[in-house]
Amino acid sequence: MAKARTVPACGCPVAAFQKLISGKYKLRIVWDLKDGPRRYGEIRTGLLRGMPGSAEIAPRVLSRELKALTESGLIDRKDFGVVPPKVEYRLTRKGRTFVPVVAAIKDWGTRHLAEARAPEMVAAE
Amino acid sequence: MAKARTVPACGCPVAAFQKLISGKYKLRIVWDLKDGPRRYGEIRTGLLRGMPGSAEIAPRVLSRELKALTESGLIDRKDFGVVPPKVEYRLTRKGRTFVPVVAAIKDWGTRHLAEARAPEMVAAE
DNA sequence: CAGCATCCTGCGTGATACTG
DNA sequence: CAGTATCACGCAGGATGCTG
Repeated sequence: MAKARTVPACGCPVAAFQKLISGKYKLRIVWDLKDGPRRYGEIRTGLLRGMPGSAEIAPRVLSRELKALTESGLIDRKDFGVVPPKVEYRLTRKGRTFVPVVAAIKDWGTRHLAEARAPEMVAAE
Repeated sequence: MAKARTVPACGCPVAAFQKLISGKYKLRIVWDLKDGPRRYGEIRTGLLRGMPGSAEIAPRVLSRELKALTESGLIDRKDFGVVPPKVEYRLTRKGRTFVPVVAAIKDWGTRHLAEARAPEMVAAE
């Protein structure tokens, strides 16, 4: 079984949460998916938005996070089994309950540590 | 300059949040401090509670997380400058605004991924 | 298009010992 | 008591190339 690195396997919900979203993109993936299903490439492109210049996402990394989220039961993977390949990811019911939490996080972040962002953007998004 | 490992330095509030709480104990420290100031040793002991058996917290680790939280402006360090040493940590105003977010996280965790916890405990805490 | 296989590296974390 | 110093390790994450 997967031994948690960042967080102990105690009963603490906070620790469990941290384990669940450990990783660079998990929270943002969930957030991207809140508006509906998205394909692998769309998620990838979406995550690129807002990243510094020449940054690229290693497919291995994104793939792993998606798989982890799937195994956590937050998202669902639908493989259309066609060529060229088409795969859609979308939030499960559990995943949807998670959205408000992410919203709270996002909201707090926007209010308290968005020094790098222009005020107008804060209001907009 | 400290290049973020776990999270990119983009304007995304979610990413900023992740960077802020990256680390094993940060969220739990904030949560522990919500009820008032605590000393170094008290935090340490409190975090031990709920951890698997023989686990110990390396002082270096705890020290680093506390320093990081201090530099993030979430907590405040008060050194009494006495012997034997006495240091108290407590939430700043900003840190206090963060508590509801942690509460939301904790609440969600309790509801959706607390399979390891007894139902009574869920209701209690 | 949506990944998997492989190699590599940096940082978070742990353990132990020491100090003001 | 509240840390710092030092050493060591494992895993997340990046880069590149290949495949069904």
